[in-house]
Amino acid sequence: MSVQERKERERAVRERLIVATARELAERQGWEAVTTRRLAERIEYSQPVLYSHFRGKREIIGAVALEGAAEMAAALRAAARAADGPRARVAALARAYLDFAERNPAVYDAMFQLDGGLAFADEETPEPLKDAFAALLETLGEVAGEGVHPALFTELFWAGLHGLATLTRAGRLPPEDAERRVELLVDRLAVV
Amino acid sequence: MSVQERKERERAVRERLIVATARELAERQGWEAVTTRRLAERIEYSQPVLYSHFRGKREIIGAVALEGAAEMAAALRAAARAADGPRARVAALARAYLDFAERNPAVYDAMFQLDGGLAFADEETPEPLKDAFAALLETLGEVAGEGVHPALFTELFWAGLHGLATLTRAGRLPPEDAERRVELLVDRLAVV
DNA sequence: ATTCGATCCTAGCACTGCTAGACAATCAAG
DNA sequence: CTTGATTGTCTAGCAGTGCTAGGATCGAAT
Repeated sequence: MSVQERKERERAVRERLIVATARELAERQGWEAVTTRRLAERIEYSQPVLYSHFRGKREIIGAVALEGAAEMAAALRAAARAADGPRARVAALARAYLDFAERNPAVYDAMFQLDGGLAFADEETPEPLKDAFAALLETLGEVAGEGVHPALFTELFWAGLHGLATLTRAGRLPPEDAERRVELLVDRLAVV
Repeated sequence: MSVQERKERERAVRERLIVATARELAERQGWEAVTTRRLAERIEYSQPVLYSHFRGKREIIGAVALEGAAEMAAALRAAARAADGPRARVAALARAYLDFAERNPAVYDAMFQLDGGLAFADEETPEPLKDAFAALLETLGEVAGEGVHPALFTELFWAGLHGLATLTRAGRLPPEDAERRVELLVDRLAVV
């Protein structure tokens, strides 16, 4: 049995290597540079090996997205924990979200911009994605206001953050006012 | 001179045909189906003809984006005009925006999601894009609230709309609550 | 040592955006 | 009217993409 176990372990290691390499390459040179050939070369295996781990490029993107979702959830919870009071928590959460998007643009794209073949707002939504939403909900539910469904409020707040993140990074919004926009978002949306 | 004029006219007609065909194809089968070969076949010319009008596929996307921006600006103004009072105008504007995004997903993608090689938030931003933002500003400026820069407020509101539009269409938000989210967005952000 | 099955790679398919060079139609000059 | 040059357009092809069939190779079990 030990032989088979070792093989499975090695396969798992290689799979993580693929995901990590794809992420690094995407973060350095953008997703358009992540081709199956380049990726195969980096991990020092041939192309078909990739397809023994993933159905295709989409699934690799999806794997990066899941990894990112877990990290984002952790970052959001850490930021919320470090702040005192509802209003400060929400502001910290918002900044942490936008910070994550700015520091990990490729991962953020994998999560929300590209097609990673993942289900959303659905029963089949993978756990890390549901958990990332839950991390938002934990803090934002406190400030939804009277008679407003916490989940609905969270969705709206999230949409605001997502819009700010994508439009800013795409050069659609002047970056210098980013902080003022966050302040306004929190002030208006959150009921404290 | 007349001969040259006729030729220029014909060229202009063909250019509009290219853009219209690209848009239609994208709207019907998605942008990934818009290949230079297919596009060339549809307009009944060879591929290189496309490159005598546009530098490449990006520029074709950009042309569709500009066309869409002009239409969106008109739709936003029409919606705002038809409503009475600041609050109703803002709500109508928001619905018109989301409606445009939903009815013209490919065009919306060309404008904000894909790389059409267009400048933004910049001096070189093409007129139709600046005008679409202006259309938002006209209505939203009224409800920015005391001491809040109208342009900054418009950017935030726009980000909210953009987030709702993209997350909903990507299946990240349950579509059935769309209207309630718009209501909440308007109620919270707009100061009436 | 030999079989046999899992593992991996070479080679190739059909497609992409884009372009060089050949060709034909059109025009101005003699 | 015939040239010659200039447009305009097309055929053919390049380098790259995601993905896969089929054969070679290696290691484990007999």
